[in-house]
Amino acid sequence: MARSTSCYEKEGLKRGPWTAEEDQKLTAYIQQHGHGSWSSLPEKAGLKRCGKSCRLRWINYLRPDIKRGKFSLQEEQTIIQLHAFLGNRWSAIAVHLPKRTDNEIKNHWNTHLKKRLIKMGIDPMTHKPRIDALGSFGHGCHDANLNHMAQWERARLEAEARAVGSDSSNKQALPNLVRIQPKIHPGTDPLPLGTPRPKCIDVLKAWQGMVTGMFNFPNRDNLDSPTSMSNSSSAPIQVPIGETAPNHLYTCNDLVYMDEWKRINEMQELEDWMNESTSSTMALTQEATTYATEDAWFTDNVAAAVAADFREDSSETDTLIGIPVSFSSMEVGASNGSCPTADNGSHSVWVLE
DNA sequence: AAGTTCAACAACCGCCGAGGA
DNA sequence: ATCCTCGGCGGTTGTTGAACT
Repeated sequence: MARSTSCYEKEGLKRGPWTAEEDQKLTAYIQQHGHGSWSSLPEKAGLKRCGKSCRLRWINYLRPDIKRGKFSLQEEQTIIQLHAFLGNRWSAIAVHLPKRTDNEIKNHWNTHLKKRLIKMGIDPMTHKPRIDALGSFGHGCHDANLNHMAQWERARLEAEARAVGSDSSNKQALPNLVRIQPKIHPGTDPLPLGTPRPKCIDVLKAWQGMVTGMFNFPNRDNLDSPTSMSNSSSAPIQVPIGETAPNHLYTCNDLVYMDEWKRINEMQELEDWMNESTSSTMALTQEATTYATEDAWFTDNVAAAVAADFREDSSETDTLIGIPVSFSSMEVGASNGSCPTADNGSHSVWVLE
């Protein structure tokens, strides 16, 4: 069967850059009538464009509620952190960056952020230091934890995105919100409904802290804190966490039960997370030089190292990586001293108040 | 001043899932 | 159950302007 003609290929339709007159026509029509059916809009609006082209132009450029111009430090940080969890799910990432479009974020990632990470020796897809650049790093057990936590957190973020995407009022404001295709496999859920669940934000922070611990910057040697992140396989891993951390026990079994997150759609939790995340980032910005905690110290020193790295050949002032933000203390350790796996569930991640 | 290279970003393309006929 | 249309997504390409030689 012959391939159906792309809407862009239909005869008589214009392609390429939009003119000011076309923009004006499209804007005027949508403001007066709403976009309705995109496929029929061009004819009604007097445009010789295909509906897809109109939709894209409106969503990515003409819509009044979008912010254009340079990405802020915080926005870039958010993109990098969310990309570590969500991968190239630009629409899902865009949900967490108000007034930015998925296309803009994608472009910014491809032209700026990806290159910065590569330059730092960090694989932009895995967000781990590249072996070829920095040598091997970490320990297998840490990697295992990292992966599980990442999976868990990813599932949560997807659930959040679904929740936001299903909210009709938001969808109206941001028509390109999200199309999440859950990678969650159906199966039995060993946790009965109503089982208390650790607050997800703390897992995110733990995950962020672990990622931080994995960065091994070339000038790190002379920056070691008196209580630095451990590089010994037997010692607990210091992982930062927020002051509001509940006294919960996390086990690998928890991390495996990702299906549970199919139930997590509460908007309140999303709001809490966003608020907490934002305030943590702000706290870092404001307090990094005080060294009130070892995490503040670490964050500041890493940030300085990274900034110095970028300054070598860039005058930009907004360079950064997705270094986690300020927290108080938390410990992660192997309860039996062995390298834990998701299967034996022998490993615990515990939070100390 | 002209030609070339590079970076940034707008736009296109193809695929997929949802929903209706 | 199948086909078709539509909207939406992520990957890729094309265009433009700045920087460099």
